[in-house]
Amino acid sequence: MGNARAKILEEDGCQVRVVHLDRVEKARREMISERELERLSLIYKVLGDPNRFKMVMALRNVEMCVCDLAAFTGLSESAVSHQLRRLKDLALVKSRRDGPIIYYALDDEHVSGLLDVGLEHIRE
Amino acid sequence: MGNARAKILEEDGCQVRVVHLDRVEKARREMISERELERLSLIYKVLGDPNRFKMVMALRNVEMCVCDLAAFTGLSESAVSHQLRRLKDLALVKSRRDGPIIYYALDDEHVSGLLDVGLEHIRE
DNA sequence: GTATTATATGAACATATGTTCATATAATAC
DNA sequence: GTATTATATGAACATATGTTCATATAATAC
Repeated sequence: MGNARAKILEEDGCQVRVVHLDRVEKARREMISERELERLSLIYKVLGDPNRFKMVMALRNVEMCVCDLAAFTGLSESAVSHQLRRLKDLALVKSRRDGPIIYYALDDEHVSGLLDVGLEHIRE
Repeated sequence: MGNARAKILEEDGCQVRVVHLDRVEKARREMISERELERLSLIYKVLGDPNRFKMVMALRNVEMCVCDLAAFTGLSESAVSHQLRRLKDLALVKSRRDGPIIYYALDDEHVSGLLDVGLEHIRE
């Protein structure tokens, strides 16, 4: 690995020093699209808040209304409602109205699958 | 589903209104431990930053040094170094020194597996 | 020893983010 | 129509977070 000499890469008109130009180019070629990158990191970010994550984990097993989730998490109903909106915007969660009550559930089994793999990861 | 009457739950000395006490209790019984919850949501949070996520995705295919990652992401080397530390703290990434250069890679195949499942999720 | 290169790190600062509070909407019961 | 219940939402505010800048560390070459 003695090939670590500095190289110069012209980019956007400014000079960027790169130790391994070949590696950077390989990473560039094999990178996912910008759209995918933003969408997936946004999903991770949304699951990255402990309270939202707890809500989603609860919904793996039971359909729940805002009120239930507030009791379960210890958050106010307003806070839960705000967070549910973020989860719904990313299609992690779906809702259904039954009279005055709105029930939330995971959007599909795909979402619970994603959570399961995360659990497997930390459980080794 | 006409069983949506409000119930009262004594908890921590204060009264909490719960619409479906049974559901909240079921969620409580089936919830993962507090330790697991915090660790997993922290992993999601760390992957939830677009720049960190991009770095990790790059390391799926190539071992790279700080300098390479800086060129790849367009971040400063300092910013990359700060973010690598967070990734390393969570055991998503490991490093190896070769003279003055420190090479970073994913910590194990488990991590790339976790990323792959995320990709599958958004690709349907 | 000094000079250079690669990386790490603490403090400061600007921006992002979550919760609260007040208020709005939407459905039901009367 | 009014009263009540469940949920949603905008603005404000406090806290968290990422990047920059200056500086420190650690290895190599001489």
